Amino acid sequence: MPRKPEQKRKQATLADVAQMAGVSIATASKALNGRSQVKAETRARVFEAAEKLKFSPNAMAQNLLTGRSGTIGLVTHDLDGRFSIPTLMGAEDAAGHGRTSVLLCDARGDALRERYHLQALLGRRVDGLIVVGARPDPRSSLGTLPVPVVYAYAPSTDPRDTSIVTDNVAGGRLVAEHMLACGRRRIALVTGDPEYGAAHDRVAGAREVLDRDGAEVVPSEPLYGTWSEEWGRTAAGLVINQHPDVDGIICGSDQIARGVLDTLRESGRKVPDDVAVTGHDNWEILAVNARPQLTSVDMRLEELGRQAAELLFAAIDGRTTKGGHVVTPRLVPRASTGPRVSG
Amino acid sequence: MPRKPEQKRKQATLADVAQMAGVSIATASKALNGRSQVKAETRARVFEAAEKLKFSPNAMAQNLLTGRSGTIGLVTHDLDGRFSIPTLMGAEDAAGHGRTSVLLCDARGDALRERYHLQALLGRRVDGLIVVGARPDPRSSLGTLPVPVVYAYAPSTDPRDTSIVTDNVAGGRLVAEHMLACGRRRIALVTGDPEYGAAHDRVAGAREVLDRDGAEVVPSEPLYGTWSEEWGRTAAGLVINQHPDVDGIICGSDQIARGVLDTLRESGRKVPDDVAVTGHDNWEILAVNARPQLTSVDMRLEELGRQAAELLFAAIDGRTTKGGHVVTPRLVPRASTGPRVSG
DNA sequence: CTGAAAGCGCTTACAG
DNA sequence: CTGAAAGCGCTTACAG
Repeated sequence: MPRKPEQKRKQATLADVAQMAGVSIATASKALNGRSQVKAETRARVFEAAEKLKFSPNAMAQNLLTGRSGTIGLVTHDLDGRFSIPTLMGAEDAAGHGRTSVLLCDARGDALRERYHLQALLGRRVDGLIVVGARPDPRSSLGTLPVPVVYAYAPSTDPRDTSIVTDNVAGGRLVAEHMLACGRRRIALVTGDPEYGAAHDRVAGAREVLDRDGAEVVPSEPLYGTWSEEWGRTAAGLVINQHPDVDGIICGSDQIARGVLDTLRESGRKVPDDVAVTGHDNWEILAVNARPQLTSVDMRLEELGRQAAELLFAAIDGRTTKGGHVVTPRLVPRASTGPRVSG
Repeated sequence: MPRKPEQKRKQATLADVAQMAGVSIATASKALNGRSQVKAETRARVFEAAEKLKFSPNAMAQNLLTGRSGTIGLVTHDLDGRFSIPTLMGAEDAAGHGRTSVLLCDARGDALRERYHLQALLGRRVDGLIVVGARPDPRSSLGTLPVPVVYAYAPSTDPRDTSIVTDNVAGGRLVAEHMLACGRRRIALVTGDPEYGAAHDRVAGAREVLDRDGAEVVPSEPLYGTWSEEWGRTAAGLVINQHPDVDGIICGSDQIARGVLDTLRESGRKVPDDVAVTGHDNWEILAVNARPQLTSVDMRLEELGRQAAELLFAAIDGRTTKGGHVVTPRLVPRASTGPRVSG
C-alpha cells in the first residue's frame, strides 16, 4: 500500500536566503551573482546564509529568464553498440566544459521512437541536438527544427544539414600505406557486409594506394562477407588456398582480423613474418588480446563526438556550420605488421 | 569572426496560441490540457491554433509550477566500460515509459568530478539520481541529498542507502550446477583480479555447489590473475599440466574463457568432449564468436538498470526502498559445455 | 464556459 | 549600495 509521498525536503529558495541575510531578493541575487553594486559586508552575509541553507539556484527558473536551457539532446541509435559510446563520451565531455548538460535518449534505430524523443527534448527546450547514427551510412534528415542539429557518425542525406563523420577512405589509405611501408606486395582485402558504405570506403582507400604503387591485390576483387570472426577464418582459408604467396591481409574490422589471425596460425603461417595483418576500428579488447597484437585504425570517435558538440555550440551561437565535416582516423601499429621495413 | 547570433526562431508560446484562437491564456491552457470546463468548439479552435504554430509547451515553465523537473540524473563511472551501458539502457528505457528524461554525466571514477556533476544535476532539480559504479565493489555513500539516490551495480557502503547489484555468488552457483549436470567431476576455477569482490563471489558460489556435491576442485585453490585472454591462456596451461584429467574449467569472465579455449585447442583437447568450459558476463561478441561458442552467465544488467529506475521512482513517490536489492543472473548454455548429460 | 489574478523561482532594468 | 516591480511561460483556484 503506497504511503503518502515522503515529506518534501524542500530546497532553499533565494527568498529564504534573502530573508536570513536580511536583504531583499534582488540584492541577494546580485550578491550571489557577483554583481559589482553590492557592499562587501552585505555580500558576505548573503553568502553565509546561502551556505547555511545549502542554497543551489533553481536552474529552471534561471533558464526561463534567459530563454536557454543549458542542455543539449543526444539521440543515439545504438546505445549498446561500440561506436556510439565513444562519440557520446566525447560530446558529454565537450558539453561539460561549457557547463551544458546532456539529455540522453536511445531511439534504437526506430524513426518513430526518434520522433517521440525529439518532441520530449524540444519540450524541454534543449538548445540543440546531436543525433548519433548506428552506422556510418547516410540517414534521412529531420528537416527544420527550432534548434540546431548536428548529425554525428551517420551523416544526414541533406547537405544543408550539419554532419560530422569518420573518413573511412582515409582509414583504408592509412592501412595500405603501412602495408607498403612494411614491404608487402601481394595483399588481400577481406571486409564485412557489403551493405555498409564503410566496407566499400575502406576498400576504396586501400585500393587507391595499392594501385598507385603497383602492389598486387590478391584475389583481385575484395572479399565481402560479414563483420565476424567466423568470416575472417573462412576468408583467410580462401585467400591462402588460392594465393599461397600472399604477404599481407587488410581486414575491414578487428573482428574479421581476429578470425584471419586464427586461421593463419592454425595453418602454420607466421604473423607478421609470412603474412602481415591489419584490422580496423581499434577495438582494444580485441586488438590488444590478439596474437600477435593487432595493428588497427582508430576512428577517433571521442574526438568526433567532441567536434560534434563544438559544431553544435557554434551553431547555437549563430555561427554557421552547415555541410559535411570529417574526422581523420589514425593508424595504431602493433605487432601484427611487425617493425617497419623501409622501402 | 563570429557573426551575431542567428535570428532566434522563437518558439510559439501559449500566449501566441491564445491570441490566435481568440481566447485567454487560461482557457487555452485548459483546452490543451483536456480540462472538462471548455466548450468543444473553443477547444477545437485552440488546438487548431496550437497546431498551426507548432506549439510545444515549455517544460521548464510547467515544472517550475509543479516543483518536479521530470528528469533524473544518471551518473556513470565507466561510460566506455561494457557494464554500465546495459544498466544505463535499462534505466533510460524505464524512465522513458514514465515520461521522465535522463540527464547523463560521466564521472570517470573520479570523486571530484562526481561532486561537480552532482551539483549541476541538483541545480537542474532532477527528481532523483542513479549512480552507476564501474565495478561491483561497494563505494562510499554520497550522504543525504535533497533527492533520492539509487546506487546501481556498485552498492553504497551505507545500508541506509538504496542499492541494487548483481548476485555474483548466484552466478557462480549457476555455472557449477551446470557443470555437474554435464557430468563433470574434476573442475578448475580460473578467475581474474583478486582485488575484485566479483572474482571471489563467483568462486564462492561455484565452490559451494561443487563441495556440496563432492566434486573435485583442481587445483584445490582457484587461480587468480587478470581479466584477460592472456591470463586465460597461461592459466589453462598450468591447469592441464598439473591436472591432465581435468574435465571442466569455470572461468571468471568470457575473456579469460577465450584464452582458455585457445590453449585447450592448441594442446589438442576437445571442448566440450574432453573439457567443458564456461565464461561469465555473456559478452556476446566474445561468447558467440568463440570456438566452440561459449556457455556463460548473463548478469541481466539491463534488467538491473530498469529495476534501479523503478526503485528510484518508488522513492520519488515516497515509497521506501532502503537497503540492498539484488538481480539474479541467468545461465546461457552454449556449445562449450555440450549437450546436457543427466546425472 | 471563460478570464483576470496570483504565483512557481529567479534576474534585471529602474528608482531611490 | 539597496529594493520594489516587471516578467520569463505556464497552471490553477477563484470569480463571473
